[in-house]
Amino acid sequence: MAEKISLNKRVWTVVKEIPSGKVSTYKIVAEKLGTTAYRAVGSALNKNRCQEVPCHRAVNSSGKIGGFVYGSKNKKKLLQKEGIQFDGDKIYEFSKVLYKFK
DNA sequence: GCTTTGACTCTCG
DNA sequence: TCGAGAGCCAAAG
Repeated sequence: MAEKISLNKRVWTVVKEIPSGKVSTYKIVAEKLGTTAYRAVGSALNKNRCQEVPCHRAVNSSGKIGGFVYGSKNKKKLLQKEGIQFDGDKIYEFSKVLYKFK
């Protein structure tokens, strides 16, 4: 069926599929959407202000937070409460908490 | 309708 | 191994 919704809305759907204690990267999300616009994914979330989307579970491929509306520090603590471990400014065991949307 | 910006990624040095 | 620069796609102005 034809999805008339914008790409950003597709991002929410994918990001919202991420369970607690797991994270995903913009690249994977973009690939799941069938596009290579990695930047568009992040930008879409930012422009939508993460209304109902756990945008804090979306990080870059480096395992870093990048920048969020809540603040990188605040989110780091938030993710830690979710069960995500951090190594400095990066996610610890990133591959293990990486959700591939199977 | 065209131009600029952007929460990124990849390759080269 | 770490750092800097160029590139690609989409949305907003």
